[in-house]
Formats: sequence, structure tokens, C-alpha cells
Amino acid sequence: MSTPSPSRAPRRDAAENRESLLAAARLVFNHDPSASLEAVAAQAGLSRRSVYGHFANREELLLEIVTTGARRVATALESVTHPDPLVRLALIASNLWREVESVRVMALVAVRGPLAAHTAATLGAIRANVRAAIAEGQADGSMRTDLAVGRLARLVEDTALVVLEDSTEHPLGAQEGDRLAMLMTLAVVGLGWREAGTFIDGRPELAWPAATEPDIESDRETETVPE
Amino acid sequence: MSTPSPSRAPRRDAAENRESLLAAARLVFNHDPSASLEAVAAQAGLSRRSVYGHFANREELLLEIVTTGARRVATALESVTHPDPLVRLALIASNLWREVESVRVMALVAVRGPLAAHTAATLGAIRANVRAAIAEGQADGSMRTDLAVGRLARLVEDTALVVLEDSTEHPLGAQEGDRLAMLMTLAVVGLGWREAGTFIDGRPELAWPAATEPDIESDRETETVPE
DNA sequence: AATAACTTGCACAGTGTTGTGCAAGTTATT
DNA sequence: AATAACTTGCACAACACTGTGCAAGTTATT
Repeated sequence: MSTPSPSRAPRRDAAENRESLLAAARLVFNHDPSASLEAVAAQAGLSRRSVYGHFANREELLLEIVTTGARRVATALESVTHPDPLVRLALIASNLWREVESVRVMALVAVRGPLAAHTAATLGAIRANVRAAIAEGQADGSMRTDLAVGRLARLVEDTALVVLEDSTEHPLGAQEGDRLAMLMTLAVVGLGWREAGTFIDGRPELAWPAATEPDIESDRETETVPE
Repeated sequence: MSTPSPSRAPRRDAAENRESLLAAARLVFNHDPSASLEAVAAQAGLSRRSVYGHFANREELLLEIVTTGARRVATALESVTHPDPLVRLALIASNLWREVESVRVMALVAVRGPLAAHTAATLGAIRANVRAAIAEGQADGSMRTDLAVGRLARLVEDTALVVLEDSTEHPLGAQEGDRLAMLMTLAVVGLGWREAGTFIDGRPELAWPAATEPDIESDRETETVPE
């Protein structure tokens, strides 16, 4: 039943085209989530008609992008573990930024749009992780206790998205964005800005990974995040 | 030239219907910004056809809602003046919440959607106000200086919108929302959570206005913002 | 009661999209 | 070189919506 018999192996370029379409869709939808399939196909260098050779409908295409993206982010983030809940949160923020930076708009769609319900399951693990870290931080006194866990968790999430949104219109270097994501997260959970800054600087886990080629731009001051 | 002569005064109910349509549009579009005029008309108890008796097209209707809304908010906020820039920011956040609470989604559309360019002028005054407060706060050491004014200003704005968004899905009492808006704003500009809390509690200007009818639900604790 | 002002319902044109069928073409695989 | 796998272009139906014209109705105003 696995090999009906009178057929041949599927062509390899078909798979490539499928990937082209996915890549094109990521690009185009990241610019305008409600773009037409015509636009996507054009970007992929294919015809609109052929889209339907790979995906049953628009919905399915969209869904594939979003779910694989969500899975990618989820696996990257659920590996984050650290005894200190503040560090854990900061690491989550940092990793999220790195993963999602290049597909910001789609990420927002995935989280906000009608597909939110579908990604909720995949992203549930992350959410749980954030929630747990906050509960722990509230318990040990390192995070604010004037807001309920659930609300605070959502505010933390949304704040991460804010950084993404803002950087969409006002670009930010990878490193600056990384730091900003952490700073904002810490701010929301209750740390004052000096506290947050020294906290980050004091933990090697939160440091920006040293360049592979040693100090190639070590003369560049990065104390502050420029506009 | 003001009264051509062979006509009559316009009917009073027409103006009412126009208002009904605007109210309906606010309601419906606030639920789904891309809803059809059919839906709007139905909500107003009128026919789709009659919409065109009052507005040239969809765009014009949308525009009227957004611009009058923006004007309303702008006039409410530009009157905010206070020597202390922190208080000023908190007041802006607080007033914004009160003005916009009931039309959250439309507010987001007005600020984010394609009409953003149109409202930008109206809301420019507020933005300038926020920016000025931040610059002042940075100068006198009451706000963080690790982020540039422009970026910080945008983050403050976006954070206000986050509170609006979150409260759309997870409703919040008027007073709780008010306080949360202030807390988040202060957090973003650098205050630790205890600092922010005592700051708000220490300024009568930032207190929730006393009920007109004395303590009608005074038994309700509102120290914390529930989920 | 007369009449202008307004509303309504219907029909219709136009637009932009999605999704399908099919015949003819191109291309990878065997 | 044969052939299945894939792409393409075109035509077509369907849908949901916007905007307009018009004749017939209803209602406020005078």
C-alpha cells in the first residue's frame, strides 16, 4: 500500500518549488499578511496556479509557515533552564529575539491573528515556562507581586512583541535588540533600570557571545542602545 | 447664498441616523475593523443603502470616526501639565486609558493601520509631550538614560497600547486599568516596581477620583490588580 | 394636507480575491 | 527516448464586498 507500483519517484525539483513557495510566502506575508497568492507565487517565480499543486488552499500554506515557525521557536526556547528565574526570563527574551528577529511580522500574525488558537498549543510550553519563572520569582521576592501571575506573564510576552514591533520600523542591531529585549522584560517584572542593567552585566550567561574573530570592532562602545 | 430659497430645513432625524451610524460603526469596527457596511448598517438599524446617504464611502466613515476620536484624545491629553515629568507621564498614561478604554480596537487601528498617517498629525502633540517629559526626566535623573529619547518614547507609547490590548482579551476594571497603565509606563522609564507603586500612592494627582456617591462599594479591596 | 427630506429594496456593474478543470507545455527521472 | 511528474495559462464559477441608479415607500416639517 506504500508503493502502489505503476508509478515513479516524485521529482526532486517539486520539493524545491515547494520550499520556494514557503520562502516566498514567508517573505511576502511578512511584508503584508493579507497579500494575495498571486504575489506569493510571483515572488517564488512560479504561477499562482501551481501553488495549488503544493497546498490545498491559502489557509494550508499559511498554516504550514506558522506552525513550523512556532515549532522552531518553541524548541529553541523550551531548552532554556536556569536556577535563577530572572536569568531564565532574560534568556527566554534573548532567545526569542534571536529566533524571531527576521520574521517579525509573521510572528505577530502567528500570535495575534486568527491562527493564534492553532499556535497556542505549540507555544503553550513557552508560556508555561514564562509563567513558572514568574511564579517562582514572585515567591522568592525577586519579582513584583502587585500583579497576578497570569497578567504579568501576558505583559511580559506582549512586551517582547513590542520590542519586535518597534524594531520593525526603527531597525536595531542584533546585539542591541537582544539587550533591549532583556531590559524590557526585567523592567516589566519589576526591576529598576540600573538594577536591570547591572543584573545583565553581572551574569556571563546573559552576555552577548564573544565574536569568533577576536575584537574586530572592540573600539565600538555599546553601553547604550542607540535610537 | 446660504439659503438657496426653494428648499426646506433638513430633517432632524437624519442627523440622528448619522449619529447612529457612527455609533454603530464604532461598535462594530471595534469588534472587527474589516467588518462590512452591511454589518454596520444592521447594527444601526438601517439599511446598507442608507449609509451612502450620509457618507460618500466606507473610507469617509472610517475617517470620521478615527479623526474625531483622535481629536478627542488629543485635546484630553494635551492639557496635561505638571512640573514633575514622571507625574506628567503617569497622567498621560492614565488619561489615555480613560479616553480610549471603550474604543480600544479602533484606537489600535487608528494608530497602527493605514490611517496612521492621517492621525499622526493630530496625535503629534501628544507624542511631543511624551518626548519632552522623557527628555526632562532623563536630564533630572528621574528616568533611565540607557535608551535614547526617541526609542524610549516609542516604547512608552507601545506599552500603553499593550495594556489596551491585553485588557481587550482579559477585561480589567476601569480603576485597575488606570493603575496598570501608570505602573507599566513608570516601569518602562526605569522605575522599580516598589518605587513606582509608592510614587503613585504618594501623589494625590494620580489617585483615582473619589466616588461621587460616598463608598458605595468601599468593601472591595483594590490594592492589587487581579488577573 | 402638501411636500421636501429621508429611507428602503432591488438590480446591477465592478473589483479582487480564491479555488477548479483541462489541455498543452516543460523537465527530471528511468 | 519514453514517460511520469510537474508547471502553466486560460477559462470559469463562486464569493464577498463596494458603490450607484431608481422607483416606491415613509416621515418630519411647514
